[in-house]
Amino acid sequence: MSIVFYNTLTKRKDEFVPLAAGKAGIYTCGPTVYNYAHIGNLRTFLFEDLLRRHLEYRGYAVTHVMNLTDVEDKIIRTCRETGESLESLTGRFAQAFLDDLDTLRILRPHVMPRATETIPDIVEFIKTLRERGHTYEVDGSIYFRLASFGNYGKLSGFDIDALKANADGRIDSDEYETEDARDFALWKAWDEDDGDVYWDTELGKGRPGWHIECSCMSRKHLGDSFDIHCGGVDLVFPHHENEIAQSEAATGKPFVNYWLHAGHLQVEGRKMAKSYGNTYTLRDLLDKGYDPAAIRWALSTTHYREPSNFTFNGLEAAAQSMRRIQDFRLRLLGADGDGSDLAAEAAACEKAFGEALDDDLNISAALAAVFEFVRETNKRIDDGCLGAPGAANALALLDRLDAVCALFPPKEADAVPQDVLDLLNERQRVRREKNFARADEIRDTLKAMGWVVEDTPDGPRVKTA
RNA sequence: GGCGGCAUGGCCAAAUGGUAAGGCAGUGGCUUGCAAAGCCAUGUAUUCCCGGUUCGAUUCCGGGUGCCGCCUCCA
Repeated sequence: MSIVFYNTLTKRKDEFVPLAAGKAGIYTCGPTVYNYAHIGNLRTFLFEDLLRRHLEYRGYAVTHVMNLTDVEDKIIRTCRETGESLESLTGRFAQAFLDDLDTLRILRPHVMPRATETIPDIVEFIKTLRERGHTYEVDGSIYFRLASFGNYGKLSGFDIDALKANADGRIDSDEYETEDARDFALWKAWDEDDGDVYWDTELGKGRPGWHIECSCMSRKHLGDSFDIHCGGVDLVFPHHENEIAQSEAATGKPFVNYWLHAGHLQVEGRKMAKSYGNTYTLRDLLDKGYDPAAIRWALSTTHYREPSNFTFNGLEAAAQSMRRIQDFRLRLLGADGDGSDLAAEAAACEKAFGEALDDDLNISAALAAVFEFVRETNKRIDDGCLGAPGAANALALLDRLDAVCALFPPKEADAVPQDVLDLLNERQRVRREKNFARADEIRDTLKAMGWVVEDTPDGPRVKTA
């Protein structure tokens, strides 16, 4: 069974054939670290996490590179306004970003290079472009001359001449000293507003442009050509288009074989916008008391290319779905019947799950396979024909699938405090005495303490609410 | 204005040229002292509208409507 991905470059699903057998190089555009990531950003990073995990599940040795943009116009402006140093500001938000990844169980990329740590490589890269005649300089800034690159627009499908016509009408010529409005900066000369943010290099005193860092870091860690490049759909143009131009102009080789782009997230049916006040960060949701696992579920169970609508109603539904799986794990732990070891059923579920993800990461179909397995297995538990071997196989299956989608976290056995245990014992005693009024009273008390009681044939079970 | 994406039952969301998975919510039942959890059953789904191709379209083509994205630095 082969893996297929929808490739923005070819506009169809392509079978995934890596450059090196058994290996996969992935570059994903990372955050600009000057504030907290919002849930739209995180949706994209969750898709990329699923991509990486699934390739690893299929046995590929994945190298996942994600850059951190830590020098850029908005960062510099923020520093100027607040007086905080660039290192301090970007250091804080880079750490916050890593925390967010951990909270959502997004695997940390293998390499997370920062633009400011890559300056020498960027300088060399620009020098190469200059030697090959793709650049020109105006007032100390160095620009990429688009007209020198023949194949521009193949990713976004934009017609270069139409772009020019568009740009000429839209761009204030005072703002750009370029020969052509479509050209973009590789190196930006220092000016007063930059304060102490600059590097003195062979290219002059200044700082790198945005697009160049991705071309440079991907090349540094993955080579001139690599397998997969991801980002939000808004990066297709101009960012990724410009990366292609720079990289292929510099190396003369194909840059990337598979381009995967995530659709945008809406919130409550509207686009996310500061003016709507709906650009939530992960912290915002955690502050409202939502479970990180449910947030992951809500943000990652719509197919990555589709626009996704984040709603609080949907977040509650996600939490319920998650609870169903977790309750299933609890039931498995208590299964003590006898019967099938579930080997065949588990294998069928895993096969369907994997094949769904092979098809351009169809997470919905993959989850459907899991829920079918849950229902069938619950039936066996009800019928008393599931024993320890079957339960162990089912739990092992969930663990294997959790390694791929991180949606079925192992349910940690709740540490039940002694006072809760005491109340439970008392409740069992009064139940035997048919004092149900008192038993229900205790149940209410426990609920107020945050514990839900479920009576099973094997006695009561408590779980946190 | 140019280019592109999307439109499936109350909500979320798959799939397919042959009449539509799954989850959440609701309703009825089994079970339970009562619950909870679970299981079973249940939703006329004209698959946005109008045409076309076809024996047959939700799926292909054309038009329309609505929402969304990109058109120089926004995941």
